[in-house]
Amino acid sequence: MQLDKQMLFFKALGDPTRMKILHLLSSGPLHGQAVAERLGLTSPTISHHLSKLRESGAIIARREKNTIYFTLNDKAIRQNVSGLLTMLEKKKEEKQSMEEKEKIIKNFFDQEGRLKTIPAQRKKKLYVLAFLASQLEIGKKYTEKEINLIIQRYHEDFATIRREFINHQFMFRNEGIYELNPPEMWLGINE
Amino acid sequence: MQLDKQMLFFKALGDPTRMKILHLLSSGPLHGQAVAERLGLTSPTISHHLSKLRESGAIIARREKNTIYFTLNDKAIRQNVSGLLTMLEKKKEEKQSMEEKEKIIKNFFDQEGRLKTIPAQRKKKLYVLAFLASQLEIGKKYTEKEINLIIQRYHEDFATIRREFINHQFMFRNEGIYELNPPEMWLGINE
DNA sequence: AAGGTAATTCGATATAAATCTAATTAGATA
DNA sequence: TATCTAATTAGATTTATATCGAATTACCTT
Repeated sequence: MQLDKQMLFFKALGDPTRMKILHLLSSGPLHGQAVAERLGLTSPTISHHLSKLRESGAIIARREKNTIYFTLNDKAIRQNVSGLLTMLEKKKEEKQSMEEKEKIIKNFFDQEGRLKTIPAQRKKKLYVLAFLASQLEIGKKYTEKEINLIIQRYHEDFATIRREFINHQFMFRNEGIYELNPPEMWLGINE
Repeated sequence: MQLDKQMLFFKALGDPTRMKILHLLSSGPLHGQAVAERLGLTSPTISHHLSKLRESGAIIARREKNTIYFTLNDKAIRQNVSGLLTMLEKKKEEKQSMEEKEKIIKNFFDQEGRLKTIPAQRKKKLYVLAFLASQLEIGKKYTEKEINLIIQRYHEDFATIRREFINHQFMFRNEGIYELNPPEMWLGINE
């Protein structure tokens, strides 16, 4: 279950040392040693924490010469917290819209199962995106090329659709790797 | 220290069992036994987790007969996450964009203070939305009709603007009731 | 007051995590 | 190549925490 991913993000923040690190990084990028000095801890310890933060997506590493600078990953942080809020939103109605949804899907795909056009209307677009996203595997990591190939099975304009996946939180991207968000995070599902 | 409180909140969320509990509670209040059954854990274990969640502020307990019902504490959750975003915000630029922002606002509103058109460009649109959102009252709960009426003072297409408020996290909606998000959550402010 | 049900506390155990020192690896440069 | 520096890994220790069964408490109902 990919609820795990969210959990790991919050677990990463749930430690005093790591919280201090994030706070330090909010003033700008720092490398491991600098963090270690400022917090009065050894560099293996900091290395340990930084790698947890990196795994969780909260920070990004960038190599320069042989020093590695760490930066807050604002986008991922915002994505995680807003994902939490979405997830906790009460999910009622849900069924009322099922038939409507199926009808829309049916209208926008042709007999070969290809997407005729990308819907302009927000709600319709979200339904179509949800359908396409559900063709991907939960928990699997995709390169951009792999994503493009899969999308191309349904529509030529893979770049737009790939971007929409990110915009509407069907997927997230980290260091060039794409992964499906849990359906609770998909926008448009409970609106 | 305030940072500690935040940390404890995230630590509370950083556990798979507790995350599942929150997820369960998102469909409505439950008592301890019910949670225990659904998760296949004993009631002492659940009691332990519930008390951590309660200490962190994520949930609220309400006694009824001799059963205690637990409910998500939406307000506190939102407060914590937006507090995180605030804390992590870089305190730079901030002023540099002020004039630009004012110029955009000025261009899109006419002499009567009505919005001429909804900007198509993302950044401009976000500035305009931020201005409109700032006409609403913090903490006040609005029905959809009330929101529509207020927006109509500025532009005829209230439906689009109301939707944009949600899309860009200026507001959130819960059971048909709209409320302003804290400005730290508004998208486009630091982009 | 007696009995019942839900919640909590206690004590024990096992797993996970933070931190250190020492050793190793990875890159850059002289 | 030799060497410097930064980062990571390994191994060990200590502390924290998730979980259970058993005992206890809290409150309700009869």
